[in-house]
Amino acid sequence: MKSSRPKYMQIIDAAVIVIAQNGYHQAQVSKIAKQAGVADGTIYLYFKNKEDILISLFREKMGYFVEQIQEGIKGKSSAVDKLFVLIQKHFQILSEDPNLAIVTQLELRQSNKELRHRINDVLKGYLDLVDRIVIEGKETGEFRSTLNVKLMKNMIFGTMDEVATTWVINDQKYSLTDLVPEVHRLLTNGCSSSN
Amino acid sequence: MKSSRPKYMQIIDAAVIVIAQNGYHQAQVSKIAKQAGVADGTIYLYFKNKEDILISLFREKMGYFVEQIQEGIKGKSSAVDKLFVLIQKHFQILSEDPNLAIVTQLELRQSNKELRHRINDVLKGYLDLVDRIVIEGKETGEFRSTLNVKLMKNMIFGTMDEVATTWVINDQKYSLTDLVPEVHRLLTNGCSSSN
Amino acid sequence: MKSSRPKYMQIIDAAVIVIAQNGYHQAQVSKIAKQAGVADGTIYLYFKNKEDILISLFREKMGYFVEQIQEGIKGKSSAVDKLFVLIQKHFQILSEDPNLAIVTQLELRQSNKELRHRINDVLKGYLDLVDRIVIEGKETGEFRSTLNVKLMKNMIFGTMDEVATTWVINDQKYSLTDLVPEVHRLLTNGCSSSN
Amino acid sequence: MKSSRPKYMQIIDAAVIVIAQNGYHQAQVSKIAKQAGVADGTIYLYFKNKEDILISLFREKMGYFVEQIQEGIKGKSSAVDKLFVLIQKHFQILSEDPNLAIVTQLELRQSNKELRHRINDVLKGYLDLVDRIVIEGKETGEFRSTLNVKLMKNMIFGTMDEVATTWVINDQKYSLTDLVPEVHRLLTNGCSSSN
DNA sequence: AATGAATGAGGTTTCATTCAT
DNA sequence: CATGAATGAAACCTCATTCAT
Repeated sequence: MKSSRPKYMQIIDAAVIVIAQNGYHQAQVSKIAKQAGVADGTIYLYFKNKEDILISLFREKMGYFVEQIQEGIKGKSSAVDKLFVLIQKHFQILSEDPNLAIVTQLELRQSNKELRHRINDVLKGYLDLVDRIVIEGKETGEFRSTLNVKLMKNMIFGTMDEVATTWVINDQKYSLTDLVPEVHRLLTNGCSSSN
Repeated sequence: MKSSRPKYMQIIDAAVIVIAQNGYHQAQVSKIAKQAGVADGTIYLYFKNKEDILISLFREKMGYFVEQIQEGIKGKSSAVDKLFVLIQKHFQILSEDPNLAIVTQLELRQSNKELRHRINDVLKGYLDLVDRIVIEGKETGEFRSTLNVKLMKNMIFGTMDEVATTWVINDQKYSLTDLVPEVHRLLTNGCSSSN
Repeated sequence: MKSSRPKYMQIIDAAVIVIAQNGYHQAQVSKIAKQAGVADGTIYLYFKNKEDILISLFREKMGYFVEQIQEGIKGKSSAVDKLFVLIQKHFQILSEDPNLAIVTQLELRQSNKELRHRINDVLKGYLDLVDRIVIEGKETGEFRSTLNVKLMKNMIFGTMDEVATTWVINDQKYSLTDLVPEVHRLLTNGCSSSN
Repeated sequence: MKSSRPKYMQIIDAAVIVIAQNGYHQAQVSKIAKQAGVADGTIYLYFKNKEDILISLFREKMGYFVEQIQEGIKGKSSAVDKLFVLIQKHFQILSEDPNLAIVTQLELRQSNKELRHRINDVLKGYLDLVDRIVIEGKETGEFRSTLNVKLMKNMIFGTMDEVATTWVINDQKYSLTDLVPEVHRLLTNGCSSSN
């Protein structure tokens, strides 16, 4: 679908709001259409089916994630600094759109296996960014040479995701971005006191 | 708890198999009943409704998690060793029951908010275990004194969960337990080469 | 079924209570069994099926109606007086057992056509009593000779039934028997002022 | 009220036919939809749920009752004449639609207490009509001044209802409207020969 | 391009009845 | 006689998608 058409983003934004407010299973196509100010049938002029709305939503928003992070790490020379920016941007974007945070951290997880596989494909682009930072860190010697890149990627993403989800579950009532330094420290040095 | 009656566990075990093989949304009560070798109505002699099957399933299995880990860390004197056992047992239990791994890592995540809240209550018991290990580590000086316990808990659980989910998505085709030492090292020392 | 067995009436009485308290559609066999202090299966030693309980209930109680009224009109020589006794006994019996009143006036009406036909058969015995009084009235000249017996029977039964039902719907909060004289007067003389 | 849309009445008319032919408990939504020539789901565009169909059915038809009777008594100056018209119209409407007669006299009585309460609310409008006639009769001196209005209302409605139900049970095989004069005479003068 | 009325498949749960003990 | 665990059929309603206008 061509994102040039104004109603395309209009519908995606409506989907974010409807899902955040009603939950994944109560986000019927008719509700999204109403929120977007279009007829039910119009949805199908821009999206193949309901699943396509969700995947497109995820792709558009995740694209913004990758874009922002790539922009941010451009000026950083060390992998350690780049990791910091990654965490910072990740938490910042979620903080800036409370509805999006609810949708990505909670609601979209309830989608079926099929849809989640498609979402994972979109996530690939993001995880590749993480991958590259980790590999760079090994090459520059900042990270230890025996590091398992895949596991490190799991730890980085798993930790950020769990921290963000906990924050959303607690109604986003504290500052997520304030946690960036400590999360960064934990990822680089772990919990041990000998670091 | 009616776990003393044999059909109770029989139905829960059937649910694990059916959900793992058909997916959460295709796990109809009639399929579970057939797999358990009982009539549809018999399900309702042991469970209030379908949701009750899933919560009970989670509670029974998660109870086994907590039990096994508590047993395992009993003999360990340091928090670092206890953390090792935690990861080991967690991965070991998932490895021992491929179907259960699929159900807990993928399928049960698609349940609605209501059910997920109930599941989170059950998870509390597990997360409290993690909490205690982290706090103990701070007290013994193994972990640094400035450690944010909640974030550390997020990192431990988020990492294990992400590693396990990745393993399930990849069809469990490598050894999850082989990853225990590296995951443990990452959690304690992070990725930095200076540790 | 032999009413000599004590559990027979025990189950019928339980049915009256359960239906009155829970309504016809919430009066499951298991509830009746529990109220009667017997096992579900025991019900089927005394009754062919659930419908049989209800028909038996109606027959037993309606038999008491007929019995009481026959007893009462025995000493009366005029049809007018017999009609008075009929109304009086009818209202009196309903007043004496509030639960039975609820069951016969409201709950048993919800039974299906089949059951209601069977109940009507039982009612025949009662309506024959009414019939005989009306015919007698015509013969003695108390009632006008052009009277349509069937319609008069309809009026007598329809009026008493409607008055009783209204009283039950209003939670039996006024005296039904106090209305006997006026109902009797209405049935004999109508509403007209010229009588 | 969506009665302006043609499918609304189409579905109600289908419900009357299906209930009359199959009985209340065998009148599934799918049968009504088929009879109305629409899809099952279409029903729910016009009615909230199945109960709503039945209440609407009753309201629409009962509205016609009240309308017809009000129209008929408009030209009558005496309460006695108005009562005659009431009976006449009541019996006439039932005679004109044999299916509706079955539904209102037999089938709808089996509905649960909740639904019957809702139906009684609709009946109020009809009974108020009766009320007004009786009161007027007392005021004009046609009816005796000591008349209990509520009981008289019970007698009028109870009698008409019982006569109509008896006629339906006997498969409507005689003329109901032929009975109007005698029913009217019974209600005004009772059975006594001295009137 | 846009509409929105119509479609129709699909599943949880209840409860009268049975029968092995 | 008595038990009560087990059975299994049956139906209301939702909602993604279509297509005539």
